[in-house]
Amino acid sequence: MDMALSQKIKDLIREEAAILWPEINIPPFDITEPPNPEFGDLSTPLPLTLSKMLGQKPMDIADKIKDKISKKTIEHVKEITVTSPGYINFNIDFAKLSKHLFHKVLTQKESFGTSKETKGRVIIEHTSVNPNKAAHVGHLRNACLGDSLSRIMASNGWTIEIQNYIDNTGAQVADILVAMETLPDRQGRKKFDYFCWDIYTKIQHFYETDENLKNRREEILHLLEEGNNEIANKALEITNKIVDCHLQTLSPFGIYYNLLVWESDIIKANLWPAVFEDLKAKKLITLAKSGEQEGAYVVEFGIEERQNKIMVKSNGNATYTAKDLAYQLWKFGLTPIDFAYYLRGIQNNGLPLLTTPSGTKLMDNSTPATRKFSPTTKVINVIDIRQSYPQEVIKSILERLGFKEAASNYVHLKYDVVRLSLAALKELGIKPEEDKESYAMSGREGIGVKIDDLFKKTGAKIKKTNPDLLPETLDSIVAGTIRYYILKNRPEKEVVFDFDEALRTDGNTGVYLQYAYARCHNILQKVPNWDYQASKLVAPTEISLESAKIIKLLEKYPEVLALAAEEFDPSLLTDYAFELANNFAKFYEKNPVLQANEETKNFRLQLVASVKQILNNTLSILGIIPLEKI
RNA sequence: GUCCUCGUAGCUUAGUGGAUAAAGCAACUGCCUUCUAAGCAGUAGACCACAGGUUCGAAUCCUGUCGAGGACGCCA
Repeated sequence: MDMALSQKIKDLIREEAAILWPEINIPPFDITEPPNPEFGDLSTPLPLTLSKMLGQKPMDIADKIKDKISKKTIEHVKEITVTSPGYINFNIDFAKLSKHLFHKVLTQKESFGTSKETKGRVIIEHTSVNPNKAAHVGHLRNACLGDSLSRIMASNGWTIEIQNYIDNTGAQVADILVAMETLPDRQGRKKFDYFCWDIYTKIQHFYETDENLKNRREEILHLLEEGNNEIANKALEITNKIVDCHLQTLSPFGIYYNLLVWESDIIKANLWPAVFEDLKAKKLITLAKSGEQEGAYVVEFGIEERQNKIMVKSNGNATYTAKDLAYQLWKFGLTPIDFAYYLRGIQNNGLPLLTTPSGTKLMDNSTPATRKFSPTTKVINVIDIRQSYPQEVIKSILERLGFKEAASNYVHLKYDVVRLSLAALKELGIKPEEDKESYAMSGREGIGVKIDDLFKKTGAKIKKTNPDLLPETLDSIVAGTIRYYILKNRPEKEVVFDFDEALRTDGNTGVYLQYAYARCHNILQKVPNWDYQASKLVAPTEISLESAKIIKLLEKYPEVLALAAEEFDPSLLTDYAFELANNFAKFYEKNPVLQANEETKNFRLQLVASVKQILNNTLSILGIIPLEKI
């Protein structure tokens, strides 16, 4: 496997430095692009770092390293220089590098940059929206992150299974049942999840004044946990309808799943009691005999009583954390129990969606299905940052149970929430109660930008400026614009949603990337007889600054993809995609392709074809559809 | 109260120990008889919240202060 140029340089320097100074450990260092192209194409400040460790002048160290590595041939490096105060710089032989690189990109196509190494199976859980109301942009952030991460992991050699957890037994579902019994049916022509959004909000106000309703909720909650009764069946019907709405909402964004796991099935399968026994046997859980937690089973975490985590309430019911722990153990195959699986349907991506039994309520004839099995080596849960503490609890219990492997491969992909700008709040017709810069969304209070509404709104705006777009193209642009807006933020950063910002279609946006791709396609399409195989691999002697920059970027792609998988961070790819598209736009202005002389034209066609390929690969992983014509 | 995350240009952000702090939006100036102007080029705009410290070198690491958000439920 031949590696990226910067990696090759890095390895060589490390090797030679270790020989030069065996008395020290060479610290980690970076190969970066210098701020000024005069200094070269790649560069490292390692001599500056080593200076203190060795007690020598940085320039002397740099010279010594340079002398050593100059004796070896580094493929595609033309010249090595040293500049003050102690940088080693590398000049790339672009003619040779481009020839090599274009060949690789244009023959490996989609698989360029992906890992050939097989890395086992990873289960990625994302979306997991409570099935009692319409999904909003906060949920969309979760789904986009999870979906793009799945594609990133798949590209890096992982076998993926995407699960969507349906919490269909909690109070939020009981609320809908109470609301349906209490409030007049005003669904009318509203989408079912929108209707539920409204009544869920409404019923909250009734609880404040009506004690009987509260009691009724408790009663229903109990019936839901019990299962096999009229109320539980009604709940299954409702939650299934809402899950369908959610799947429909996310489908235009290209977001799909392999398996739906329903909480009611986790309860029915007695997953928790099995884990409970294990915890008791290993003496990790104790019955609190006195104090505030009397009668509850707790796992001890701190010295104080309040730091203990309750797993089984004093009324005998398992807490959410307990059920979640059991679910996570099951993912790793560490429980003796498994579920029955059914085919819920074929998704718009052509792949089947499986479900545990509760997800079959709407189907006339449920088909039993087999879940493809291979041992799970990694579990990634996309959950917002507010759940960091309970997630740490689960990880810690995995470890204490003796599942060290599982614990270290248990990943909480945390992301901060989406809040609303003042303008967005006003646009929803809600008056702010206090003067703040941003406002939390709340399903209970009915405050939130619903995904379907955002999709429609974005579509209307784009159609206004471009009335002739094909409906399919329009949908792809809308989905791409929204996905990019969501994904470009670093996951741990809070997003303050604003309509003006989300609906933009110029500058650093999804359309910009799709536009760059379309321009590539447009050029190539005007030379119908050209294709890479037939072309001669000759690079011109003079390579423009714009071309050089693009070649460097193309070369970096595999590294970026691998880093995104390592950091679980799709935003690294949005940054990369924008930089590539941006540099292609600059190239486009100054480097005419079709009018150039034969040699240059051929070179530039290869470059354009390569950019098109890498844009295609990056966009696909980000879940944005590349468009040949806009 | 304890703990966690964040604070970079008017706005949204990138940069987490190295060279002149980098983009997009908004503002202003140019560029379509030449591969798609949803584009490009340019001007202006930041002593990186504040105060100390460590270092040859700090937006980046440490301490403190201020500001924003969050976690610490027999909720899910």
